[in-house]
Amino acid sequence: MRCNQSLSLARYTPMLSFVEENYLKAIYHLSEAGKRSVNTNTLAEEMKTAPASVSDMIKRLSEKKMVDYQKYRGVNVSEKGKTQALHVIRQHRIWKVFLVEKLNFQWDQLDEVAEQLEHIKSPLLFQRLDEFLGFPKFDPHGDPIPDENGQLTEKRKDPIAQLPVGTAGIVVGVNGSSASFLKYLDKVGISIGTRLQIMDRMEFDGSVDITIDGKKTITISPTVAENILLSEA
Amino acid sequence: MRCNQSLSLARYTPMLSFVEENYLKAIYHLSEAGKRSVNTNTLAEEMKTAPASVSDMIKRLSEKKMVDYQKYRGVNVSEKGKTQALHVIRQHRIWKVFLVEKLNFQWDQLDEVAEQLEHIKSPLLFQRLDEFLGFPKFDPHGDPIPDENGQLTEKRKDPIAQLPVGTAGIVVGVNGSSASFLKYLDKVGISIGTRLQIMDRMEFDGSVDITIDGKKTITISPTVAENILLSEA
DNA sequence: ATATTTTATTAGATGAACCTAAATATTATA
DNA sequence: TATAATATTTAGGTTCATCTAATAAAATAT
Repeated sequence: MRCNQSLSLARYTPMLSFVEENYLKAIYHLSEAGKRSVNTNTLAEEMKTAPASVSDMIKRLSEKKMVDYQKYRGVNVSEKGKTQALHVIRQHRIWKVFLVEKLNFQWDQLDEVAEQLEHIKSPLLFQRLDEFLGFPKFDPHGDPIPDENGQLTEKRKDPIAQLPVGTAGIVVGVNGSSASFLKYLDKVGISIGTRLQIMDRMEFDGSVDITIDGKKTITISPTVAENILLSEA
Repeated sequence: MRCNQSLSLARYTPMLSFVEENYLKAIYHLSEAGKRSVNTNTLAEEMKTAPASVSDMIKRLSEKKMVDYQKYRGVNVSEKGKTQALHVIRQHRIWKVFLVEKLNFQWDQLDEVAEQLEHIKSPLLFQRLDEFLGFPKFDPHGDPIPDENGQLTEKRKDPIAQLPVGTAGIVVGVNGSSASFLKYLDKVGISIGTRLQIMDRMEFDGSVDITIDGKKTITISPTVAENILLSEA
């Protein structure tokens, strides 16, 4: 059994290795969902590998029509590659929901495990898991989960700091994930899904009064306001 | 990133690749938990690979002190290797419980997925998953789940056909897993964990009367009696 | 416009896990 | 006990994903 095949079952159309999947995912992310092309060194840094290795891999992905690539011109995902990338991203985010909602993982423990789980090959598993979790639309970081066809129902998500007074919305994520910040959120009763309304903004320092779930109102610092992401309810 | 490392995190003592883990597991199983040594061709068949490849791999596992090996004399797991094998087996069986109990997998859909999931490296994940599942002691096939230290709390499990009249016990597994057999069990209300008592055995053909959960009594054929495994309550 | 720096690519090697074919041990059979 | 049959190992080669060192292209500065 070749390494390539060790966890996969040659069922998916193109049958990529873990590593190829990870490259595609990285290219997709670094290009901001395919908007611009990614240069070799950036990708090398992201993949924690040498630029030469990246050149190698890009050449192979290009032969498999997974990326659009011209020498010295950077690389981007092709349509095929984008589908693959979104497939992996979907699985990554579904697992994250599972880890947080069912196994009580902290946000900072998620990626290490989800990055392994995302490569499991089993359509059935993901159907069932999705169902088990109630077909979630967002992961615990507030990122949208692509559907089986790779369609993203992207919703705007903005930091509280950038929304006008009066706005109400659902917490769909945070920027960064320092332990102390998460602990703070926990203490004041804010988590993914919490409904907030922006009541007032202090002109002089940008701190904000918010009402949590229509119950209590607290004041948050401008930094906190910058790091909590709301989406329309 | 080397293939070896693609899904692993160099945290476990020896840090084996997927493939090495699979070899150890196969050796452990084929040797019947280390009782006798395994010959190359048997292992090659189990691993669906060429005998030469097996020789290669055994040599490497032997260098890592994971197996006891003498040329031409077959191979067996060492103490270290046994621990590793049991670790993987534990994870395999925990996942199976999850797949059946939480995601409603059929018994015949289990192994394909569990064989991928068993190689995930994350002690935290398995602690939490174990807890989430209520610290199960047996997997859906009735096989015991080793604890974190690789200790097996092996309980006898015997086919109904081989137990005396009067015996009561818990269904801990079945032999084989044909769809129609499983459907039959489902229909009569037998599943893992069901409590059965053997009420009578017909001398002339070996069919057996059993009481299910102390409620209803049915007659099962000798074949069925041969394939349902009971463990003392 | 040319020189220099940065970025990217090719060349050549390596290790893991496999392969086929050939050689050698062991075991079974005549 | 010699020979045949079987099992196992070695030899030599492949692919994937990586590496370092050397070269080529592009971007920037002089």
